[in-house]
Amino acid sequence: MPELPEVETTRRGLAPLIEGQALRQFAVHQPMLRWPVSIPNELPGHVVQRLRRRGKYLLFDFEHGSLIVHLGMSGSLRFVERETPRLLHDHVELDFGGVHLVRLNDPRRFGCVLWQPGGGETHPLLASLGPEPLENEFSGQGLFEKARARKVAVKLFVMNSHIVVGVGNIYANEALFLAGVRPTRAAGRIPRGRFEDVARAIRMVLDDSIRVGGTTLRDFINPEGKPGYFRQSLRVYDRADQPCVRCGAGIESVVLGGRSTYYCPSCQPSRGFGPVSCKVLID
DNA sequence: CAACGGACCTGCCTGC
DNA sequence: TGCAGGCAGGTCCGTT
Repeated sequence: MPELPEVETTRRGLAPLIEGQALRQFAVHQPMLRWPVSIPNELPGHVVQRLRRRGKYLLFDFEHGSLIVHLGMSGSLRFVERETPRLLHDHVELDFGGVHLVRLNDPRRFGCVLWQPGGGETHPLLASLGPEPLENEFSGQGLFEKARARKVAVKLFVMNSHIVVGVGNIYANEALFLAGVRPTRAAGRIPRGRFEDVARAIRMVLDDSIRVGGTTLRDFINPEGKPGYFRQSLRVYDRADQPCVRCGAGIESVVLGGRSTYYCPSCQPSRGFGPVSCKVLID
């Protein structure tokens, strides 16, 4: 479920409420998520210095380590009053004192809660992640260089967290539409200049989505329990057989790497490239 | 290495 | 109405 904009929306909602607060206690109601939940017993009493995001991971930074939280496909964090009855699939509870609690709800249990001692990003899940798409380290040039000789479809390439983090199925589809690139094209055969467009499109789509609180397809909610509104801005995702917003042709869909993939057959041609419809962002 | 498919798990929707 | 089957916002891991 959550891609980068949804995780960032969660972070922004939660950060001002818990940064500088000491964890009072925690509770684990379902110890088995993707991996066994791991929170040090001695963590209560320590202060959350910062709530950070790395890709789709949320990092609760303490002075001696970080609690790594991933929301998987179906997870959400909520900031609720402590008397609020627990919902089905509320697996982990973080108590910072006061009248509120942070609860992790994750029906499919693809998420995780893990402890990483020390500073930095030494945990194996974090150690080899690619650049942040909204930071300056991310560029079309970088994509181009990593794509040399790779035959993998460009959509799977940009969804690979070792290439760039945070681009999930929805935004990969949307970004390639804006860049005029057919998702099935081999990454290694995209020219440098077109990768600049792809990078720009990724930034724009993520940025625009964060601005409206992310995309709620069915169940994403922010820490206050509210949905995001980017769904109405989706141009191709989940629009099979509907008219392209740009040219009116029917949106087509195929399966790539087991994931539904949507594109306009005319704006994202199978040979060559289509028009670029993302504006230039100047930072 | 790179590429591919399976695996993890629950819930919702469709069609018979 | 009931049930089987397919699909869902992620990503690791094993096998070729």
